[in-house]
Order: sequence, then C-alpha cells, then structure tokens
Amino acid sequence: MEYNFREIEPRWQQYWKDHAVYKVEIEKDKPKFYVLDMFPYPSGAGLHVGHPLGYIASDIYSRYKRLKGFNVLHPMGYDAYGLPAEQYAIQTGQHPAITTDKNIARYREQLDKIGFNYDWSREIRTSDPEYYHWTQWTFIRMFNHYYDTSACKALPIEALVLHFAQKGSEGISVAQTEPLQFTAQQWNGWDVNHQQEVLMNYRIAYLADLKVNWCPALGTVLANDEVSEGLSVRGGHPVEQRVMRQWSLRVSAYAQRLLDGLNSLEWTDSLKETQRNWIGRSEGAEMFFKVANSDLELEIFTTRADTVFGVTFMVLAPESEYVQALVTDEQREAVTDYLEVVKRRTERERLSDRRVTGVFTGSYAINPLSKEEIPVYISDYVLAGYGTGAIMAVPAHDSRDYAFARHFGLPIIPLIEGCDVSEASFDAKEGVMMNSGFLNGMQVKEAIAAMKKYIHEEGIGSVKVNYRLRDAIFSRQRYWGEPFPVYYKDGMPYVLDDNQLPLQLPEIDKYLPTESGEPPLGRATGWATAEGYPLELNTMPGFAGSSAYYLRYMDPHNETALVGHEANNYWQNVDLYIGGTEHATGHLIYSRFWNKFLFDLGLICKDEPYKKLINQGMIQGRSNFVYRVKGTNSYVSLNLKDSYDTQEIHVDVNIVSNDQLDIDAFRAWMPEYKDAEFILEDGKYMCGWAVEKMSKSMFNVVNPDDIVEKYGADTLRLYEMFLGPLEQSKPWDTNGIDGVHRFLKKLWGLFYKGDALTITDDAPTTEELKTLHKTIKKIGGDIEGFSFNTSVSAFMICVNELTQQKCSKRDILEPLVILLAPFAPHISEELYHALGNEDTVCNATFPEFNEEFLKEANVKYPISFNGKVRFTIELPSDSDKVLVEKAAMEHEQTAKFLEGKTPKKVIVVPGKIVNIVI
RNA sequence: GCUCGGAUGGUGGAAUGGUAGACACGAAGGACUUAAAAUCCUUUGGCCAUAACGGCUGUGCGGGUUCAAGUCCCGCUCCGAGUACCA
Repeated sequence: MEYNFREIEPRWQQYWKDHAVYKVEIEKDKPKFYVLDMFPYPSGAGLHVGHPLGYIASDIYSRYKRLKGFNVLHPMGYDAYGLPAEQYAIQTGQHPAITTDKNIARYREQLDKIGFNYDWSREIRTSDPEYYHWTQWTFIRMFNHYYDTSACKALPIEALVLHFAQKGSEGISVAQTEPLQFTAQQWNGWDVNHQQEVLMNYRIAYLADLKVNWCPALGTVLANDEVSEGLSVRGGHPVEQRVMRQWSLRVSAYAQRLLDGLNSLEWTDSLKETQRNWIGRSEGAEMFFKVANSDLELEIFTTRADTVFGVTFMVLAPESEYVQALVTDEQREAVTDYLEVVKRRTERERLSDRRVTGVFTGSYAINPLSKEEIPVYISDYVLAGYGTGAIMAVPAHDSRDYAFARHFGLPIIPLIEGCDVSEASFDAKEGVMMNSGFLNGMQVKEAIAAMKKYIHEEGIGSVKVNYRLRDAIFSRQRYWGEPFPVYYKDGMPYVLDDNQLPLQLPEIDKYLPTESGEPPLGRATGWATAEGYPLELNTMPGFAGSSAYYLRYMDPHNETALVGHEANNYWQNVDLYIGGTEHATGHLIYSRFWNKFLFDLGLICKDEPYKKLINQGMIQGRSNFVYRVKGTNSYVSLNLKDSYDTQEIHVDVNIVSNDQLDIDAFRAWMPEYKDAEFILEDGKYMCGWAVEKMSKSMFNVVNPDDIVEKYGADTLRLYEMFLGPLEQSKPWDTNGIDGVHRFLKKLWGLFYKGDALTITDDAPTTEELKTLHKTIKKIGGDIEGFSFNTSVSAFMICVNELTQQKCSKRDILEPLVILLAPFAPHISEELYHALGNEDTVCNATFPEFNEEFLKEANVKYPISFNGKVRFTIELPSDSDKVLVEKAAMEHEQTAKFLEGKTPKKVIVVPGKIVNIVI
C-alpha cells in the first residue's frame, strides 16, 4: 500500500470534525493551557504559503500540550472589519459584509486543508453583532470611568462628579487632557452641558478637539501606529495634521503600568524594547523661565537639567499657547508670516525638509541661573504634543539646538571640559562640568541629580516624568466598523443603556461620505434613538475588535457577559500567543491597555493578556528571473548573460524547478512569450533568483492549496517547520520539500511492505530502543524550546536509523507515531489506527524516554586531564555527554585522581579527550 | 542618529565554551529500468596529496580571554528590523 495522502488526509479531517475531537470544555480536574494565534484579516487574496507558518507552530504546540495531559484551548476567528472590504464596496457597491463572508469562507477552506486542531465551535468574528455587542459595552464603561493616579486604577466617573460637587477640582489626582481648576460652587453653578464638557477632560473614552492624522485619500483619521513617515501604513497615502473633534482612549494614563507589566512577560527582549521605546518614558525636570518685563513664566521640560547654564535661547512650538502673549509689535508681522508657512506645510513636507526655520518673537526670557536675558524663538522643530511645547535650548549639547544657533548666530557655551563644539554639538551624557557655577567639576550624572535637587529647593520647577505614548484616537470616518453606542443631546454625547446593545450597523445606499462631508453613517435613514436623538456617525477603528477577543473565546456564546467568571477563572489568560511583530506598537499595546481597564473594573482576573509571546518570522518570496536580450524576444541563460546587454524579467516561480525554466510552460505563460527564443547552457535555461516580499507582481506567490494537492498537508506542515527557526525570516523555496516528503514515505515504509502491514510484537533490540529514546528526548526538548526545525531533522534521523535496523516492532513504532502526531497529524492518525488503536491519536499520551536505559553500553576511548594525564577508559559509543561524563567519573583511575573532590566541570569529546576541571 | 537583531558550504540551516558544517536541498557518479518516474548506494567547505593512510586551512574583519572560541570580551565592516526633530 502506497502512502496515499490524498485519501488519508480528507478522511481524518472528516473524522475529527464528525467526532468533535478538538472541542474543549472546562475540565476543572485538568490543568489548562491556552494557545492563541493572532486572528487574520480575511483579505481577498487568500492565504499564501507564508500565512500558516505561525498557525502550524501553534498547532504543533497545542497538540503537544494535549498529549502531555493539558486541557488546551486553541480557538480561531476573524478580524472582519477593515479597509479593503470597504474600498471594494465603494468601487463595486457590494456590501462589505458579503465580501467579508466570501473571504472568510475561502480562508476557512484553505485552513481546513492543513489539518488544524482549532475548536471551531468558538469561532468569533469582530463584525458579528453578538461579538461587537461587547466591544460597545466596554466602550460605555470607558466613557463612564476616569483614571485615578493615586489609586492607580480606573474608577467610576460618579465618584469624580461627587467630588466636584463637594470640593471642586481641589485635591483630585487624575489623568486628564489638561489641568483645570474650579471650585465646588463653580461646578454646581454650571449647566448640564458645561458639566458634561468638563467631564470629557477626565473620561477614559473622551471626545476632544485634537490634532489628528487626517488621510484625505482614505477619508479618515488614523492612529499614530497606522502612520509611518507621513504616509498611511495601509495604502501609503499622504497624511496631514488637522484639528478635529474625535473620540480618544486615554491610553496614556496607563503608560507606567504598561511599562512595568512588560517585566513579568515572557516576550522577546526586542519586542519589549520596541514597546518601551513606544511608551517612551523619560525622567527629567519641568522648569519655569521668567519672561523679561512681564509676569509670564514659560514652562519647559528637559532631561538635561545639568545644562541650564548653557541655555542661550528658548524655542516655542508654533502651536504653543505662549506665542501670542510673547510676540512684540515689531515682530508681529514676521511671526504671523512664519505661522502661515508652518500651517501650510504637510506633515510629510515637514519631515522631509529639515532645513532650519524659525522666527524671533521679540521677547526675552531670563535664565534662572546665569540670570542672562535670552531671546525666545518659534520653530517647528519643537513639537506641541510633547512635554510643554516649549524648550530651553542648549546649543553646545543638543544637535538640533546647535543647528538652530548656527543658523541664527546665537551664542554657544560649552559646558563639558575638553569638548569640541566648533563643528557639532557634544550630545553624550558624560564628562566633567564647566562654565556651570556650582556644578563645575561634577560628572554629568551627578550634575543632573544636583540640579534637580536645586530646582526643587529653589521652587523654579519640579522633577517630572514624561511619556511619548499618546492617547489613541478612536474615531474613524468609515462605514465598515463598530458603531459607537453614543447619541447626542444638545450637542453633547451620551452613551446608550446596556439593554440597547448591540447597536447594529445600519444599511446605507453608498459607502461614501455625505455631500456635506459627514462620514458614511450620515447616509443611514433613521440613524437615531427611539427618542429621536441622533446617533454617532463615526465608527470604531480596527483595533477595537481585536483588543479583547482573547477573552471572548473563553466563553463565546455568553449572552449576559463578555466572559463569565467561571470561564475566565479557569482559562485565565493566554499562555502562548503567536503572531507577527508588526503589531508591536498597535494591537499589543491597545490590547494590554484594554485588558488592564477590564481588570481595574474587576471583570477579569489577569491584568496582562498574553503571558508568552512568540513572533514568527516572515516567509519571503524567492523570485526567479529570465534575462531578455534588450530589444529582442530572445532570452539568455543565467551564466551566459554577461556577454549580452540584458533586461531582468520576473518569471512565475511555478514554471521554474531548481532554477531551471520549463521552456514550454514559459511560452504558454503569456502571449508575448509565445515565440520566445532561448540561448541555453548545457541544454538548459537557468534562471536567476532573489529573495523579495511574496507578492503577485513578483510572480513568486506560492499557494498552500497547491502544495497540499501535490505533497499533502503533513508534508507542508513539516516543511514549513523545517525551513528554519520559527522566529527568523526566511525565503520560501519549494525545491527542498521533496526531502520531508521522502521522510514520510520512508516512515510509511516501516509499516507497509507492498500491501502488507509488517508490524510485529517482537521485543525491540537495544539499538532500536536507543534510537527511540534519544528521539523522544530530543523531540520533547525541541518542542518546549520551539525548535521545530531541528525536531523535523531528529525525526528524519530516527526513521533513517530504524530503516537501516529494518525495525518493524510495535514497541518502537507506536511511540514514534505519537511523537510525530503534533507535526504530521494525518499520517500519524492513520498509522496509529493501523497498529490497532481504536481511539484518536490526539488522546494518546506523549511517550517518556528512559534515562536509565540511555546510560548503558560501553566502548573504549582515550581520556586525559587538562591535557597532561592521559589514559584509556571505557566510554559509551553514544555521543551523549551525560553518559560519557558519568562513565568517566566512575572510572577507577579518574576517581583516584579526584580523591573525593567534586569536579567543577567534566568535558568529554568521545573518541578524543576528556578534561576535568577541579 | 538611537535601539534591537544578524553574518557559518552552491542553497536552507545544525552545533550546553569541547570532533564546525547535523539534517535537507542541489550537484556529480553509480545501481535498478527498454525508457521515464520512483527507489537505493557513493562523493560533496576549500586547498594539497594518494595505491593507501593523510596533511593544511576554514564560521564577515582586527585584537583579546581560555588547555580549548562559530559561541565569551574589546574595536570595526556590512546586512536586516523598529523608531525618530521626544528636548
């Protein structure tokens, strides 16, 4: 009987489905394990061979954990809201839900072919009202809570209202948009609208006029992580700054907790570092600089308090509120002109053109230490959104200030002994201070500390921590997203009652903004509450639905809660999360924030959602090229191309094998190549190749369906793992796949000779047992360490050895099949049943290796101590070091040499030398 | 600029400080076959040598620690990723 994967695989997939093998329930007497994949956005292009990489890895691990006796939750769903379906709807008029459903069906079909062990009864889709019910529900709670900085948690807004009514803003410690001061009398005297307006300053989900990233091409605002270098991440359209009234989430309130939480997580250092940089904590000082001939004081933030003696000017951001107060009549025209220029520049222009620009306000401030009068400038290199929007400039020790000083001819005072500031500033935080009064002679670090102390004692400022992390803008001017559970009364927003949820997305005629420029929901008829109050027209962004989806999987059909307490207490949080690094500053920040908020409200039991996280690397494409002799339809083979003037052209990798072009297939590929002629080498046409992103335009996309059709799902799974370390990016090259396929055929050959099953119940030989046990040991260790590529090698070695040993013993082959089940479940299931087992291999137990057994057998080897003493003792032939070390220690002469001392280290090289360090 | 990774044969990649190149692909040669496919065997880092044993060299570059370095330390080069007027 041949290894017929085309028959075996669908049959077992059907069996698993029919017997609900992967359905999981809470089982209190079993330890739980939660393995999660980052759920996909179902794009129209379907899966390519790179997408399942992480899914295969999580599938292997969850199957392994199950064999180890854990109750494993391994769900899957879809991030169903997104721009492509909406763009498609705009072009074709087809409802995004239809497009999305179609794409999901296609994804599911592709996923099913690979034999994953998802519990599909828990599937969720973010666009499903049953699901976004709870996204809206959480939003309502964010609206109704504020962040208390002394309690370090979110608290109900009613508590704050009560406080305001009694004491005004006195004594509150809160996260807020801007510091407000008012008395209880003022508060109580305000009408409802004004009170609501003031509360917006504190709510965790709040509406505010913000400078936002507006993308005209997409017709919507974008969050910071959706913009890169002035262009939208999706589509690469220009983004400009605009002030708009938008919903935001007060993520910044959680900055410190998001930072601290990282320490307890098993994530890679690089990913944690990325998040730390994104959160951007910087410790420094806030200081006040008096304005000459005025009562005004300018507040600045600096991390270099030690350099105050070198401050020779100050700079305000163009948007700074100080600007108007400081402009003198003589400078008014120049300043107005400058502000106009700045306003006209797009974000992208500002980033690409970094020439020094700025204008003098006409006013002077007083350096609080040197007491010198220093000019105050305006320049767009100072950002309004960070710190206080004003800086003290130290040209000698900051490169931006240096460039500015040089341009405007301002003085540069060096503060560190021996530094050279004739060409560039000296930015390093090291050296001995000079020109700095009482700081002279100190090291920079001492000086920073001394200066902070001084600032505090003299009352000219305070020690302050700043974060780069901004609040998340939560409104999108789109149709295909979660509607906000919000209505407007007298122009003020109010949230719906829980019993009005889910607020379903209405139907509209076209998926475009209204003529008056309102978002698409402005087209919906009757988009209002029963009382006739208009509903919010914006929808939520992509990250809304993905922020708490892991909780919903625990209890996906609960109609009364996001997640029930019993389910949450059992499943807790995700033990292993696998996905790409591209979510480092988006989803993985928002999701942690969202989770911490729910934790504050006592709704869930863990304040971090993802305990261990693994980033699978990208699978790149391996493109092939042909070389056309310029101006002809003639193509020259790779190694002959240097003698011609050629043009490199991408060719479909599916008609190239081992870099050799299938010439007939090439002629048939496109009409223009029908009459192509070839200049061959050794009778072949060899193509060039390069590693590039996998994309249609490079003709290097490989579809997993084709691989499954040709080699089977088990081969695909093994090969994806075999390609290289999980976390590393690597190119896909279908050529190597024969190797793993051959391995499966060899495994099959251990069971069947011709049509006959040749398994015997004979006792295994020592050699056979050795092969088995070292394989069990290796595979177990590799899976725990996520070294799936070396596991596949270990299987190959094992089967090669057993083939040589002509092994057909049940006692060897049955454990081997169970061992392989996480990697290649279909063939394992088939062979497991061929051995006479009734139950599914998924319910088997992961075999244990026999350590004692592995310590047998003896062969001769030479040995020496520190290269000096040399004699021969008997050592095992196996290269297992534990064994060899032990044998060395038990040897008579060795024992005598040691005289009862415990060696620090025993180093063994079988066949050559042993060193023992005492 | 800053942060974090990485560099090993023709290719993908193995190597708790201990025989570098496991395993696989590709290539070359051979067996079987009318032939092809499939399968199996041999060789395969480089250089030198051979009837044969073998020798030298070798993990981006330059130093260092060590009995022993692909691995640890210092200084570079190149490549990749993230981030950026963040004061």
